Amino acid sequence: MAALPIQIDRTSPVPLYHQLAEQLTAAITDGTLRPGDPFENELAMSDRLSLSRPTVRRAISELVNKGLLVRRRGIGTTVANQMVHRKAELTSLYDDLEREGRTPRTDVLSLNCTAHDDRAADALGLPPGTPLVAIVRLRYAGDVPLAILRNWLPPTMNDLTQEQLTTEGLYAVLRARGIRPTVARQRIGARNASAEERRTLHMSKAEPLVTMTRSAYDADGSAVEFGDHCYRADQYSVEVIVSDR
Amino acid sequence: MAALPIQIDRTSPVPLYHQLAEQLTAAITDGTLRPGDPFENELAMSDRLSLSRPTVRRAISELVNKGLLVRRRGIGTTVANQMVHRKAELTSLYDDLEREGRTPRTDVLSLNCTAHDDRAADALGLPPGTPLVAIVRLRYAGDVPLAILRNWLPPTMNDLTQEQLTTEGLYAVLRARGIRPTVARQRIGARNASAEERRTLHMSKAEPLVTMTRSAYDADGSAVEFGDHCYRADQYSVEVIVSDR
DNA sequence: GACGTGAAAATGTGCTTACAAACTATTGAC
DNA sequence: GTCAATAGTTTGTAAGCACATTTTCACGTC
Repeated sequence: MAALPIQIDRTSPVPLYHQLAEQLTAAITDGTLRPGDPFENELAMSDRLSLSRPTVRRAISELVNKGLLVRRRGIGTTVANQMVHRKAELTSLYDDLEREGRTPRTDVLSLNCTAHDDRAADALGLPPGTPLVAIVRLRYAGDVPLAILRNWLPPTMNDLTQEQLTTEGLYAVLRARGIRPTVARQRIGARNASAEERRTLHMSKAEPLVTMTRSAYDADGSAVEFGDHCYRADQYSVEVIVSDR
Repeated sequence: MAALPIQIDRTSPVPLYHQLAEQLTAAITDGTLRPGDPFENELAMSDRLSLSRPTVRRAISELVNKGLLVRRRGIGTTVANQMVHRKAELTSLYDDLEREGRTPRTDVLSLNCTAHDDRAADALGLPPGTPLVAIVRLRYAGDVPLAILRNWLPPTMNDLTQEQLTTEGLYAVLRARGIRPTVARQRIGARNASAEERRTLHMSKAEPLVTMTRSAYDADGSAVEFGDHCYRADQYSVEVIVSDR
């Protein structure tokens, strides 16, 4: 039972339960708390930190929902045994690569602010024929071309520049405009590459592509992005963590 | 604002918030409540149903976490606009196909209760060399061979029979034994089929495979299953819904 | 010594209250 | 008529309390 050095700032606009949840998460991901370790019980923690039990409980619940902790009535709360310590997240490949330490790079192959694509318009919930912002990018991991990323955005985003996309990644650009995708439906499959795709990605003849189409939505359910990506299968796979909790 | 006919049974062992959450979920998935519809506010609902506001709030939170509802401070709660009404779930392909109305069928190609596979043992958290239960199945959708499913289970499951697997699907068999996988980590990719796989799946030469490896865990984090599946890419893709909430 | 009972510990559920923050709509002043 | 202040509605956060349920462990009895 570790007495973790938790610091709560009551003047902060960040909710107390979230401050606590973040520090607990850090303690686990940092390795301060290891799988199987017992956890300070709710009453003791609420007493020590001068927080109410519901607040502590809510913080712990966040970690339980993420699969970091396991609660057992009558026993106590312990750090989950497995290293399932990551939930399905809404991130771009850019973020994924940065986390892995490979330096990602992006070439913007084309940027068209009056594109027409009925499948994309449909996915965005717009009438067919609506002029969309179409982006085609080539993503490298180090020096290896990794993926062709085709994305469509609603016409309200028609003032995007190539610089922004090159330096920041699409999701960072969207976030900077206050657009925060919260839900996305992705469909993952495979197919053979076209001749042009093989050329672009420097692929050998036999190698297949992993395909991913994604529709991303805002908190209120309005569509913010439609993407059709294809990855070199020898360089990329998608990790998904599904949970019943 | 609909006054939904909610019925709460206070004598039931099922928590009140969960009873409420289930009935609200049903109202949305049934179509009684439609996307964009406003929701009775928390105070009114707690008053009407003689429940406390935290209880009602907790029920609503369940739906918000599933992406069915959207809460906005000062405005109210509304049914989410999009039909993102399904979260990433822990289901087998068997369930998926049944939902789609295609009749799935399974041939058990082999069942070996003393198999050795170090990758699978590692994924199950067992020492290398441990004898495992190895299952290879061929899954049809209608008359089309769809997938080769290779699965490994801990040695405690060494009394499985072919009948069970043929009629029920692996996850149903596990559930019947009180084993309930709650978290799974899946990795989805693509590769070319081997000559034997092409024969088994009646594939043409050029067509790639979608591959999925899965490690499934119990509530306490102990591994219960490791799977290595491959699907005909022209017949199958994986839908994943990721959420930030 | 073995077994059962009960106390203790821990999480699970539920209620009440209070105040804060965000948004709407009305009202009032200019 | 337009704009700004204000009141009201609704969700967000937080505390405190009570009791239920499950598990473990120690004690006492047979």
